Amino acid sequence: MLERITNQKQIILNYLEKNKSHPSAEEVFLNVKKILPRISLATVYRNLEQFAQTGKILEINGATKRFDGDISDHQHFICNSCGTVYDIFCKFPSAKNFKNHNHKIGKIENYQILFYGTCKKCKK
Amino acid sequence: MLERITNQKQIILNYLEKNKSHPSAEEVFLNVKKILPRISLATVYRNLEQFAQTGKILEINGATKRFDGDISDHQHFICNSCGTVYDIFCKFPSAKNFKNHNHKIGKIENYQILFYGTCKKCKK
DNA sequence: TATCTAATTAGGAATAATTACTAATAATAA
DNA sequence: TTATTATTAGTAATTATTCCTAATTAGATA
Repeated sequence: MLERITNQKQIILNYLEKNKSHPSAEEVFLNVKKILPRISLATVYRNLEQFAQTGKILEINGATKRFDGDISDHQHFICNSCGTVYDIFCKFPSAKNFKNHNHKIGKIENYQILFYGTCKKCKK
Repeated sequence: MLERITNQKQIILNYLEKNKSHPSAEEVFLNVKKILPRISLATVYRNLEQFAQTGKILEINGATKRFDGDISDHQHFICNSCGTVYDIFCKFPSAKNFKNHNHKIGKIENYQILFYGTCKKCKK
């Protein structure tokens, strides 16, 4: 399916490119509404998803919370296709420097690395 | 407030420690229910949050989706207190090795590092 | 061991976040 | 222009999470 350029898309994308506040979908909606008063929230959600999938924007956080009883030092791989979360036990040397680092923004108390891709099960 | 040990807490924690599937709250609820048929979903949510805050378990993903129109190479710092998302432009040398790495689980197409802490505004 | 008290619980209502549906609209190809 | 079909507005439905309240119970104390 060919992708069409609409006014709504252009204004949403333009808002995100100019705005550095990492807005939620609701916040994008409220702000874009100032320019396009009749835009629908569903349109915002649909386009944000499309933009994220085509690499035009980044998606931070999101999805359902998941929990892990294993608190040892490891990271996670999330399959874009089936959503399964896998453990990654590889060590990342520079990662240790992250913890307790005093960044100008604040002290880093914790961090997690989320890897995305398609798992081998889904590749088949 | 002193923290009390309840049957519900023990069984939830025990389930998470034995289970490597990174379950959602709903999944924890359904499985713990097999042992405690009368447990409430709210109890599961409440305890999962408490466990995560006291470092007994890890919380993966979650929270409202946020979007960033800046797709340049950078990471994010999320304030545990006010939820604000900040950009972190520091370079992490080993990070470059992540992308396109063929892990046994699948090919890493993308990754993001989420840093958590309290931002300086909230520290005051 | 009985009693007290505050943390915790079950159950359900309420809210927040996201997705699905449908008829109308509009972008682009012919 | 016209035809085709992606996209949209508006809203309903669904999913995820939090809030509320009376009843229960863990653990401290008598």
